[in-house]
Amino acid sequence: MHTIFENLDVSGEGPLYRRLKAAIAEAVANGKLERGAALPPERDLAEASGVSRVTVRRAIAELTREGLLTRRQGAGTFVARPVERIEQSLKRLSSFTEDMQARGMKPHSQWLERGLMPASDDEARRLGIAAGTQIARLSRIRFADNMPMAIEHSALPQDVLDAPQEVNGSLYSVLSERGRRPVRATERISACVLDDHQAELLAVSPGAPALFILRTAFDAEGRVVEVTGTYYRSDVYDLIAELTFQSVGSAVAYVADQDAV
Amino acid sequence: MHTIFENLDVSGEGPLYRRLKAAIAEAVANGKLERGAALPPERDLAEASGVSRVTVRRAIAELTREGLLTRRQGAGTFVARPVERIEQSLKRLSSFTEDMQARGMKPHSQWLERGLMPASDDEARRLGIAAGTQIARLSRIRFADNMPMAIEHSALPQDVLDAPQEVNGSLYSVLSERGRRPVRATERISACVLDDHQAELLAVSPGAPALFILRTAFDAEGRVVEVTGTYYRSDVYDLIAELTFQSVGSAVAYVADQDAV
DNA sequence: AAGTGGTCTAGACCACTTG
DNA sequence: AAGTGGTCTAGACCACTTG
Repeated sequence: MHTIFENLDVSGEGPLYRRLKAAIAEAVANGKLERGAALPPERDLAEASGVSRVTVRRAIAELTREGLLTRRQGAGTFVARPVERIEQSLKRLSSFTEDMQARGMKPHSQWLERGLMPASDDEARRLGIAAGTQIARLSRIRFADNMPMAIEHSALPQDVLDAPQEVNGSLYSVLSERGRRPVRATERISACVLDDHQAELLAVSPGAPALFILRTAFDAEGRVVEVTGTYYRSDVYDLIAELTFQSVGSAVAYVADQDAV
Repeated sequence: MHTIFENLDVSGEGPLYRRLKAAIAEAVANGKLERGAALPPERDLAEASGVSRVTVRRAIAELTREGLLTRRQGAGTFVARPVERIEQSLKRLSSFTEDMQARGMKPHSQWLERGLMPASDDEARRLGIAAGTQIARLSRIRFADNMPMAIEHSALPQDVLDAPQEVNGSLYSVLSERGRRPVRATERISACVLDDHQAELLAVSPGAPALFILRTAFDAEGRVVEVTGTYYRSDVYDLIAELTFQSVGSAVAYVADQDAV
């Protein structure tokens, strides 16, 4: 076993599993445990620190969720390597296919659902149509260079897309051909943890965090042409926003800022 | 015990705790368990479903992280109530104080750190100065109507803010007075899970998801005047972005879109 | 005082990889 | 075959609330 973990010191205040978490995190921060290095087996860690294996597992499970460690059944537990993150600008309304190609990565999709079907209550409300109306629904896992990146659920009115089976790669290229490509969109961004099913689809540990983006896209006339909810793996995906102090030509906003900031 | 949970059916494939999770999630989705309703005690659930209490706790712990349930030690486990979420636009560079006041909420801060101190390597790199140079560091918990909303860590060059102790409410109002308010910023947005310490500061369960925003703010001359990392509780905070298909007057970008989308 | 969630143990067996 | 993580149990005791 690695010398750091002989007679591992877990003295201190508070629950044992937290002290163990702190001790392991400390070893990584200190560089005593290098990136990619294997931790001792859980049973050895338990013996060395004098705690039960259940408690060791709890400490490791939480550090794994926090992104510090990775576990592979049968293989071991390792210090996570920092990955090169993908940056997605929040300025331009672009497609996943386009974005990945622009980065020199090869995109592909694994379809979960693709067809015409009745809108759920949520979908109907967001699309501004009656519940039960026929819509095009597209659900897929998005890959870049064979790595699962995101789970995407799209809904479009049937008059915007009446042949969803024709969508293979980029949805927006199909909409462009039909002259129904959206010109603007609003996105609501939140953080969540993936449930068991989602985690499996994205090949990450259950309980891993993700960015959830709910996009509502409009055509030039202001009609909703697409509503898409996407779960992005947060271990590889960052969003980039640019903000300015005042809107151009907005004297009113400027005065308000001066008072309230 | 609630009738749904008498002889709880956890038959099926896969691990017991996942079947139990699915059964509880199903009861909530069906409306058999209403928002705010109490679940039976863990010991009763274990008996009713014929599994051990450890397994019941695992199922409940994961549903709690996913936001479906809330637990209060000594009191019980309850179906989470949907909360009114705060929407934060990603367009305008505004201050927390201003944003909360605009919503009719009362902001205040609890200081974790506030003073002049040597820059860490990370801070120095982000501010574009030499490591160890004296900077102003401001760390605090941000509250709105006495609810903890975010943990904020700011770093500013000393020439921008040489008296950090003077900052009480809005940092930007102090910078405005000194003529050093930033005019634009870039933000990098990611999702993470809160560690034990952060979760305690924000009064949420350990392992809860959060939005992490790293802001770099610039003055009119393009100098970095502020670098701030903020953890926002994701159960109350949403970000709102607006995207457009093409940049105004950018014919080149338009042609590129046509090809690649 | 009684009830409920939180922490912890020792041990068993299963699933997966070859450290 | 041996090693490692994954699931599960029965039971004990602690911390906190009053369901």
